[in-house]
Amino acid sequence: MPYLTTRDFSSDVSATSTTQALLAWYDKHHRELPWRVSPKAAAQGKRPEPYHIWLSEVMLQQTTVTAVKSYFTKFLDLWPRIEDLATAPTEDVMAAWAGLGYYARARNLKKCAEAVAAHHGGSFPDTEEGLRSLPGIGDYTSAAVAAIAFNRQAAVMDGNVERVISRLFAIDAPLPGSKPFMKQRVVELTPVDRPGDFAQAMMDLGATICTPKRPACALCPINDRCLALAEHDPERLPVKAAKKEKPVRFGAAFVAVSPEGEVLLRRRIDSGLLGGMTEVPTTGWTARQDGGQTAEHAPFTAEWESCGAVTHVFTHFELRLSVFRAAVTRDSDTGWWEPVTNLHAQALPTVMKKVITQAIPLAFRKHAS
DNA sequence: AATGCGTGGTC
DNA sequence: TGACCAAGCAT
Repeated sequence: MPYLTTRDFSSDVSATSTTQALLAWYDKHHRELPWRVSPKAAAQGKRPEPYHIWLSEVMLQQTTVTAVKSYFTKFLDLWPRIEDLATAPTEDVMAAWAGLGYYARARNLKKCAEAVAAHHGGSFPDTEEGLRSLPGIGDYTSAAVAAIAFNRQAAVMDGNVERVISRLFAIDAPLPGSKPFMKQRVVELTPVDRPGDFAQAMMDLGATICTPKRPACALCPINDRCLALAEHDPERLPVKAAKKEKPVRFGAAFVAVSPEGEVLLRRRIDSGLLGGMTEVPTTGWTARQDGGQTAEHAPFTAEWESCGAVTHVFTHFELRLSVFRAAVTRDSDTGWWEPVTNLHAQALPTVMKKVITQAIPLAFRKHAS
């Protein structure tokens, strides 16, 4: 591995022994990911596609690698270049994103693609500041894209890095207040030489070794300098503020089926919860089960038949929906009628797929007829 | 600064 | 099995 031995750290004040230990570990133990260029190929001059790095980073915001992989592949199949994404119908992008969650990301993804195509000639800005000004790109993503795609010396801090740093330096102060202090530690560790590999090394370490529960400290390349390990309890860090209790909200959802085998759908407004996504008609979602969750409150009169309930847990509340179904002639103007066989191609969030499955058990069967 | 914003995997 | 939590952003 000559690319390791020919590198000259002596002139790099940022390349502490901790940094070098992490990079050496990354060279051996890095994860293979669809959007990633291996450190060996990177050392030979191969650069990752900024479009791929950006797309993967947005998908990975608060989302696991496992969940992202198939979506990343699907998006590249549908829209191989950022210009393709910029000119794609927004509904198509929302439909492709359905199931991944945090749907503002999909709306901003589309806006960002349009901005890059319109104002940057189809090329991403190659600095942290330039990237930071784009929709859906914040502190983390701007630093990650700058470092990984453009080899800029940007200090990347995500949940993984917070965990690694808080343990390495035994930082007892709770998040998010301790974030600026931790960020400064990352700045000091980030090398001029391989900032992108260093960021990915920190995140891989956090994902595979320095895990939230039962960290594999025996395998850690920097266990000899970890202050939390020296104190014999790395798992207690980082300290986070206590979470608030999740309230319960109640509502009713109405699955209307036409004689032609279509379901009545409508589009949610662009802002707020599930913004811009597709749904079946529902009542409002209220804190109390107060009689407003019955068929009397359906958007129109029909022979509504109860088909049980669906519970879905969102980030900040738990939703319990009573589900109703009725055979209805196509006379409603509250939305559009979609063939059951085409529901899989709609921008239906998971909670709505649950509702429709409750009312029509085989709705999402492969090759439904 | 605190809150709103999804989902599925893990133990 | 329910609580935790995963490569955060916008406001």
